[in-house]
Amino acid sequence: MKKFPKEEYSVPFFKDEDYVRKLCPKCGEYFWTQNPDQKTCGEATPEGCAPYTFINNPPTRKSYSLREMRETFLSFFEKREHIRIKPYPVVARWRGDIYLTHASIIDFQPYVTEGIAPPPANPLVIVQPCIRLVDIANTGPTFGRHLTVFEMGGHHAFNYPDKEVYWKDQTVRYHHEFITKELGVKSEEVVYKEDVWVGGGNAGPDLESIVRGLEVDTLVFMQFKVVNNEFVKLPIRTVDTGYGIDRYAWLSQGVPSCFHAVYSSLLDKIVEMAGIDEIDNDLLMKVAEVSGLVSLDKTASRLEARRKIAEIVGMKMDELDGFLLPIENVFAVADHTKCLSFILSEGVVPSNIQEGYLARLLFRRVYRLLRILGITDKLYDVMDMQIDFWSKDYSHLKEMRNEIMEILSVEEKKFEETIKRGGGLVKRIAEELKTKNILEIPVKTLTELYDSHGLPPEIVRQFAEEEGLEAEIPENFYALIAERHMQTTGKVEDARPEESLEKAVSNLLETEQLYCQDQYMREFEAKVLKVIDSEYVVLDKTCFYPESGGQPADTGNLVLDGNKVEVVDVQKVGRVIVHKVDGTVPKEDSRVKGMIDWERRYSLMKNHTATHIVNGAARRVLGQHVWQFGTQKGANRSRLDISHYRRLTLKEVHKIETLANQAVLQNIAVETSWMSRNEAEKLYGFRLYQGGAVPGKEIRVVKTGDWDVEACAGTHLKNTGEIGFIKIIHSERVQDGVERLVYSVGIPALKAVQENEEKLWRLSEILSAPLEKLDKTAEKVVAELKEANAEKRKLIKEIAEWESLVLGGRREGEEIEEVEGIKVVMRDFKEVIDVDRMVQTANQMIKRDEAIVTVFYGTDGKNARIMVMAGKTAIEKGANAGEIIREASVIIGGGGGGKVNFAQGGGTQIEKLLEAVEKAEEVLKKQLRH
RNA sequence: GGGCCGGUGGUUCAGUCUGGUAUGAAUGCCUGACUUGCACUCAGGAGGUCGGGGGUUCAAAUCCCCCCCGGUCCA
Repeated sequence: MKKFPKEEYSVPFFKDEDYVRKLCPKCGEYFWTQNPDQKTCGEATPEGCAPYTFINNPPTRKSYSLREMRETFLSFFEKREHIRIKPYPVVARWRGDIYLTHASIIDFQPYVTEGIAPPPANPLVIVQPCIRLVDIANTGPTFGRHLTVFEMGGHHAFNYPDKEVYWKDQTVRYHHEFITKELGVKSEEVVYKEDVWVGGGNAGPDLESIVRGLEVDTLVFMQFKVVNNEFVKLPIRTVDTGYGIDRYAWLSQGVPSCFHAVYSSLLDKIVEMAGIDEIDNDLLMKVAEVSGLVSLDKTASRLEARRKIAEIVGMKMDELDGFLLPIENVFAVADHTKCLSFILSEGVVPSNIQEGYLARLLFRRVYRLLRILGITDKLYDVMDMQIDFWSKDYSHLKEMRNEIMEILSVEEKKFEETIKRGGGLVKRIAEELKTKNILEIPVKTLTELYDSHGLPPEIVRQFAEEEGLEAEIPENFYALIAERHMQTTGKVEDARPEESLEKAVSNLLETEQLYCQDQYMREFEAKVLKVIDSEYVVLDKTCFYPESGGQPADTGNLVLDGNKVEVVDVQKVGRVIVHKVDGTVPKEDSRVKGMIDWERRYSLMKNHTATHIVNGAARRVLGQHVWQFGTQKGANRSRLDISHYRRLTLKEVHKIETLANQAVLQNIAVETSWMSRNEAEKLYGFRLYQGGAVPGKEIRVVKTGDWDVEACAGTHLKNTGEIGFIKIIHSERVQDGVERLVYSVGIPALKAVQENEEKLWRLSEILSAPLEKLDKTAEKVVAELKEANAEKRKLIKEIAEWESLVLGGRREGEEIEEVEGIKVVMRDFKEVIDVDRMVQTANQMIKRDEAIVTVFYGTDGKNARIMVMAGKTAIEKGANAGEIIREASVIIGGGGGGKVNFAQGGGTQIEKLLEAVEKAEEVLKKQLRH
């Protein structure tokens, strides 16, 4: 990564306060300090620049709980003209590029940082719960330097070209004042380390502040946009600070780990549940002091770091491991269950895609940890405690308690199921390996079991050990998994035609959207601004709706001097609407009349409003975790994908349908309005973003009474009553955790009902049963069919047995000859070339007398078939069915094969069948006489 | 969005690579015998559209294509 020059960091504050800039000999980074004798940067890095010196020795005036620290931070900046902003959700629904809020600045990207929308306040201060799953492997072993869920304090200032709020110097001064005056840390103990920050598509220089070994915050001066790996200056310079509120609490308490500081009594309870006896606190603190050495993604692997630490504290590695592992696991449980409660409380349904996968990943990790600790039964207790604990600050958690518990139990069952399946799988694999005398599960099998079957290696090892096999889990196991996924080559995306369009319309003004002003407008007049490739027409205004938000584009006509051109597609390219036409294109600057296919559009409007209603109904029936996952509207039928943790029952579907139709009957007014992003979010919350992230400064809000509110650009009805009738046609599972509802609206809905009825009537006709007895009759018919099937097989067997009895009788087409004491039975089955019949018959004969060879043949007029079966005695005499068939079937122009005792073959040259049979006889006799 | 694994008696699976009898295995079920203290034992029996459709072939559970369903990992 490129570095910024010294000037970017040397703020006047450093000069005023006699700071010196130095280069750390261990990690190679520059840092600023007031202490001229300071050698290293003083951060507890994996490179070992310094240990933590705040453990049992906090540098602050007093000890703060997390809540106290949060409040201290917020009010400090509030007193200095910052407006306090409420935290955003941890699931970043307003963004299309990421799933989770992992920093406070995420709340203001990209609209505020790119100048599209104003910030809710400027400057502002916020404490934002953040989730970072990339640090999941480090959470625990680093004693809380890494957490999957933490609170980030940020004081942010957005500097516009014409309005400067504050920039680097003031930021550092605020920070320094907070840490020294407010918290009481000695000024010379605060080190500022230079770094380059890149994230969320933005970049800038940053200063990290270090106190007694711990990096407590990062002050980022965001001023670039990253385009093709190049830094491009942004018009807006953003002060993006990230104060680790959890780390600050840890620093102030001087306890062994950040988990002690954040969870206090909750952590004790988990320790107690896990039955961990008295923890040697002195040892724990000794280890904590050097825990900065641990970092799983950097050069030092877990084992290496462990060895170093064991050496420092003067212990054997196994001993240290035995001491630390359960504690680390408890740390991770405390962290992950909090994280899980936050994610689930915002309605994320665990699944195998997108943010749902992250929830599942987290759940399974927690569950595995609990398994190792032997307390899976305590899952609900721990989660309950977390919900109670954090509801004091984040009240939405307790409102979702029941749904969270329900989702947990579904997930638990699923995981138990996976493990159970895995147990059987490992057992079978183990048995196979044992027959090959392999007593260790190969690494390849381990990775395969994890990747394809979701079986974590330590669980495989456990199962394998039960089978008396060993399993060595390589240190880089998860890297191997990553490798497996690297091997696949990604498809190259096709060049989109819009790209050339984008260029062509780039200098045009925004098209006036008439369909937004009056959603019922059918005709309009407009000026032709541009014609591209004599196929695309751009007008100054239009009421043709471009495809977006799952609503297809309008179709219709453009008329000029009585000449009609058909509009086949409409797309929005940036801010310009482009009509794709089929026919003679109007000239530029001419005036045209536009007419949309109103019947189609009106159906689409009905379907679109109905989608909002069904979504609201589903949420009411299934719970607050229901979010729109995707949607496609059509004139005849539409579909809505929603997140839900189990398969919908017909009852639930009917409930949703009934509720939706009630909303239709209530004739609810549908209001659309444009409002600023901040105002809309404040009024309606983030539920607005059902259809995903919505761009722009102003957003369009579609409000269906109290039923549903969404940010949506689509065309809607004035009243729900216009829908008439909604019929959910069927539901299917698109993905784990995603259910699809397919429905029709109005007359097509009626048609759907009628179609079903037609099918029922037809069925009733076929079965000649009255409608109300259809189910019973169908059951009976299927049962009878099964019975008949069984009967047929029984009969084939019986016939075979009977036919074998009359061996040597006067059956037509049968010849029996005795060769060398072996009976050769030749039989023409005529048109019955059913293998089953021949096989059964032959089986029966040979069962009775092993000194038999059967040569059965027949033809149905298209194919000829020969089958040979030999009894044991015959085989001993030299009979070989496979050989006979191979020679004979060539004659009839086909092929065949089999084993010594049984073979079959055939061909299409049926006229040569007898010749082939003679050949078979000849070969057989030769074999027997040899 | 992408990758991987799977769908065969009621259940759990073998067989698929290398096409050729589902004489399939275990368990559960039914009948009988033997037992009557804890997966009883023994004998016999019933139970299959091999997920669906198309193709290749004399022949497909097996090979090829499409679809459906389940599981799982990753972004």
